[in-house]
Amino acid sequence: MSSAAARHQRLHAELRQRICLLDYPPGTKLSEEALAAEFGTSRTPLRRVLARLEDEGLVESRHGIGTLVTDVDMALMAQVYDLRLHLAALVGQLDPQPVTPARMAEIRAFVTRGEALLASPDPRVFAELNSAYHDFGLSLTGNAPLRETAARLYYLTARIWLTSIPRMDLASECAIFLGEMRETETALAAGDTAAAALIRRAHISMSVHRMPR
Amino acid sequence: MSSAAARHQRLHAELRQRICLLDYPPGTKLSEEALAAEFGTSRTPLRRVLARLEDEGLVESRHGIGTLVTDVDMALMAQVYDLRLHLAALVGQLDPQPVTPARMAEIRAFVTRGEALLASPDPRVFAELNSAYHDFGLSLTGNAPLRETAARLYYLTARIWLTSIPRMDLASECAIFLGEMRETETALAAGDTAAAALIRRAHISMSVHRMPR
DNA sequence: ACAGCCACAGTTGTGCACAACTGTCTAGCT
DNA sequence: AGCTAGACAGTTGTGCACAACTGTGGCTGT
Repeated sequence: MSSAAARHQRLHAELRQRICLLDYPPGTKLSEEALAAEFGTSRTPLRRVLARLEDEGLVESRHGIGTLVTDVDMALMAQVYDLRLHLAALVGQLDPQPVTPARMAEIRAFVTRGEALLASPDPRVFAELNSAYHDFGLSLTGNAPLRETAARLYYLTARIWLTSIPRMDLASECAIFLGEMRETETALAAGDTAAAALIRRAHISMSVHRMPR
Repeated sequence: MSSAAARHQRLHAELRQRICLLDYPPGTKLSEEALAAEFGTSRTPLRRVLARLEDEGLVESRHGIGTLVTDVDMALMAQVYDLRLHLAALVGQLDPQPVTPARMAEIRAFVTRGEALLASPDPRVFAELNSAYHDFGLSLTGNAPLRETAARLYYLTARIWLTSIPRMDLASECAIFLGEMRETETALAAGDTAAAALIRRAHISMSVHRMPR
């Protein structure tokens, strides 16, 4: 990959993570000049990144005002969740990937990280692990457009959990999360990728229902 | 909407249509300078449009070479079709919209246009009608992310039909298309939005199977 | 005291000049 | 004749200066 495209990917992933981990809470004004200075470029390449984030619905640029992190529209997010549920199930239907030893090692590593999280619960560590685990779940399908679409929608809803957790039971959520990973490990050990996808769908659904109103 | 954002939308839709109608066949080199001159702007706003088209997978910019219209990767397109089938069915499941008199007038207008197409078949007119009809089909769901996702994927595959039609029977395709619209009119007249979505899904599937190999 | 207007600081949007890069063609050497 | 190196034309990428726009705060007139 060319260095320009590589830097674009890097900055995009970095800013997206900052937004989704609430380092930049909704309403934050992102200064093009400050970010350009931080990353050692001029405004031009940085604006390319912000434009992509705007297309993805994570920020909104207003002439004369600034580039603001979008706030979480719960009516829209409910629609995104509805769609994500079906896409999660599709992971097990569209070109499900065979369970390889490498993949088993991955899921076991996730279980280990989940156990560590349960031992010392932390919202940010939870969110980071959840993001990595979601990406792992998508790797179970060989359908690239499905992966990209599901990822895009995931990042739209990723902030909701972090904003809700203060009104939820963190330790309980960690235990449930670890339980999901262990169930998935069992399904994958049986070579049943579709079952793993359905477990994911079920837990997304239950997670939504547990959220405070 | 601000005039800058409005122009961005306009140019994006225009270039996307040119690509999907094969005015710019795969491999065409899009000159930033020439396009900027045509639309009466400088390269800067135009590059914003090309960047979005690149994110959507319709063009590819290469430093020192040019911005090329992507060629149609059939392996990837097969995956897109798989996903589109399921999304088409979801239109009838996620927030299906009630059938209003205005919507009935719309579908009747489409049937009329379909009859005119059958009377004098033309690939380009077919493609344009198909695009408008696809957009109408998406309006049957109130789920905005589903609409955007399905539209995005549609434009990825839109070029395939136009490249295949020389090896297919145009008159037959027009008749089948008109038949689909009439079936949909019947379903909507019965107030059955979900049935209309399933008809769409069935015809997308059959269209894929009719394509020459 | 209050309302309205104006100047100003701060931000994104635009245009332009130049840097970086690629493929081609030509001149020169072997 | 063939091959290599270098100049060159053409394209996208970057940086910078300025235009366009917005909100605010203060000033002025009533």
